[in-house]
Amino acid sequence: MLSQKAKYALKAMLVLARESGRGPILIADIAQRERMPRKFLEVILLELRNQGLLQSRKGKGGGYFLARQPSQITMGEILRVVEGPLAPLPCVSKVAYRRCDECHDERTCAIRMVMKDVREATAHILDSTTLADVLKRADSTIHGRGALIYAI
Amino acid sequence: MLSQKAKYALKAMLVLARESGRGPILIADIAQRERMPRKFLEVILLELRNQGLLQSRKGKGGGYFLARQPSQITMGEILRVVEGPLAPLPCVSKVAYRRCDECHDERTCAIRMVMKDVREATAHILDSTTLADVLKRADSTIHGRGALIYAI
DNA sequence: AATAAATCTACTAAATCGATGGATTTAATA
DNA sequence: TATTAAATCCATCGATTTAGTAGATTTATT
Repeated sequence: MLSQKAKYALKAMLVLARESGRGPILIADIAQRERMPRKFLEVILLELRNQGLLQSRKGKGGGYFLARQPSQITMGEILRVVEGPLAPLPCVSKVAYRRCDECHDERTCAIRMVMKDVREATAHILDSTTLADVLKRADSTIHGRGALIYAI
Repeated sequence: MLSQKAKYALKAMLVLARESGRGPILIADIAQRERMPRKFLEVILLELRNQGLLQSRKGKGGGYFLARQPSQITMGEILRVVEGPLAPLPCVSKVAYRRCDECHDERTCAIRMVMKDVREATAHILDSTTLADVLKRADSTIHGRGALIYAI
């Protein structure tokens, strides 16, 4: 299960994607719109910024904005920043490979083979789905005249 | 990432699958063969038993054995027992569905849609891979004359 | 100078993870 | 029936992670 932090991160990034191009957005605004604790959101946004997904400006008129176009930022990138590797085992991670502690022979580890398939499948989805894709998908399923919210 | 508990569980189930049909296996044997803490393994096996994946016999000559054929027990079942739902969000879980706390409209939640795809993909793999499949796969990749171990 | 924003530092409560120790129950066998 | 060997039950524990919070500081604008 995704952590609360991950959910907040995804929601916040979607807000910033929707407002993309319209200048910096305040932490406080995002927090209020998506009903997240402001202080916690600060921590998350800072992390996303330090990993190069966001940019920020301090002082009056400041705030946060995407470091790239919504079509150039993927779900996979975001989740890796806040949740670590997508892989279910370190030994099948491409980005953060690490040998499993007491693995005798990686080539014949049966569990590894299954988990490699799992990693491949999820990474394929998450790394090929951009913020822009998600926005489009959300908009195209609007029904009735309700407000537009990226609710989890 | 899988928890240590999940890794132990998978390893233990594979040992029991390989010995399937040859009577009860001792906790202590499994623990030694796969180098896991005996007491911790007790807890795990008990849980797998209570969820119907294992059976046990007490007293002399007792031990643990699979409740079904290795071809009738899937990775998905095992992981659900020790790790909970496979789904990354409660609202996309089939086995353990739960509404997301502050979800305004599940039908238009963009994040949900992506995570539903992820769940589908991983569940498809894990629920269609049985212990028998894993054993076969491991055996078919043996190279040289090394010992056979389900190392993680 | 005043104000408004992010940023840094430091802390905390609660839950989860990864175990361990010891008593008890159950069953086989000598 | 006594002994032995096994799972089972119960209780606890230290470390880490999760999900925050408080308050001071830095940076930029007006």
